[in-house]
Amino acid sequence: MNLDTAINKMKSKGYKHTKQRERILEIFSRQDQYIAAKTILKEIQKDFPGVSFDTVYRNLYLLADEEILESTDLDGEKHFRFHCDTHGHHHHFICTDCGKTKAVEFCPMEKIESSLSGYAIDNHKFEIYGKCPQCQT
Amino acid sequence: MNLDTAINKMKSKGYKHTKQRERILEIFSRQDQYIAAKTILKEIQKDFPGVSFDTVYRNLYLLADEEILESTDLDGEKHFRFHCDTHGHHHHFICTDCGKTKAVEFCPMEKIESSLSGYAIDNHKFEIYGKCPQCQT
DNA sequence: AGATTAATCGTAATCATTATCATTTAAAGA
DNA sequence: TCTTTAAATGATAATGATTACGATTAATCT
Ligand SMILES: [Mn+2]
Ligand SMILES: [Mn+2]
Ligand SMILES: [Zn+2]
Ligand SMILES: [Zn+2]
Repeated sequence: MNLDTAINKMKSKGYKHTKQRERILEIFSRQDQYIAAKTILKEIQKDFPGVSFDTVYRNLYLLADEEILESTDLDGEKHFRFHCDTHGHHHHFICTDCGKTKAVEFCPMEKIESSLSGYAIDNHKFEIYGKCPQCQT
Repeated sequence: MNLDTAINKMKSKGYKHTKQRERILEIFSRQDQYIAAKTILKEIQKDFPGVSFDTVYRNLYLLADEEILESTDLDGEKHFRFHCDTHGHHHHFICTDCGKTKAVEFCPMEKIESSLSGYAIDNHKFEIYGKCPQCQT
């Protein structure tokens, strides 16, 4: 997923193209990390000083619904990142200092499904937290 | 971990025994599920109508620090449960309806450590969400 | 250009959590 | 048992993130 693909996807879904929305997408493109909603808000405010909370939050959730972004909860705050679709289903190491992520190409679900017969599995979360090589003292 | 063990552990650490604290522990004992902080607050208020938010939250975090409770973020709210130490390190299926959990005796970390050389791993989260057998239509 | 309707703005409200400080009380010692 | 004292609590305010909503603006269509 890149910026143009995301913009086209939104257009094809019938959403209007706005400069605020484009700026949000632009921030996420080429960033391989989760970003807190309020961080995005601050960033957008540099270009659009009067931007509404509502605009930012509504768009983040909309973009997540449309699978252009993916989200996770970190420290009680919603974080978002560009949706990973270059490789298959995978998980992430997340650096607790800089926020950068590294893909982990292993999903534990197949190993445990047999132990959950009778349970209807909707989704799962597997995240590894720590310091990336650049953030270690 | 049971109620008496938890109470004794707190006493041995030098913490005072208060009825509020005992009530909190009592709620968690014998519950095999994560409970939201505010749910605990409401429950405590039945016995202690004037209980302070602070008392509840402070105790939950203290008990988690002392590893009498364990915690996780669900829907942007902190949830707590009695610490599982009857079996080894494990993970949980969590029912999104009733909150009950089922232990999953598999930890994916050993499978992926080799792919994260150079990364300092601090902790990890593996949770499976869905409906338990009792909560399916 | 004008109409239509989504999107945004401005602002207030909500919800969970955290902070502060005066008061109370559990626990240890005389 | 009485006194001491430090921990714990209560009352309340503050914070921080998120959500809500009516009025206004602006993107797209004809
Ligand atoms: Mn990825
Ligand atoms: Mn368990
Ligand atoms: Zn997976
Ligand atoms: Zn594990």
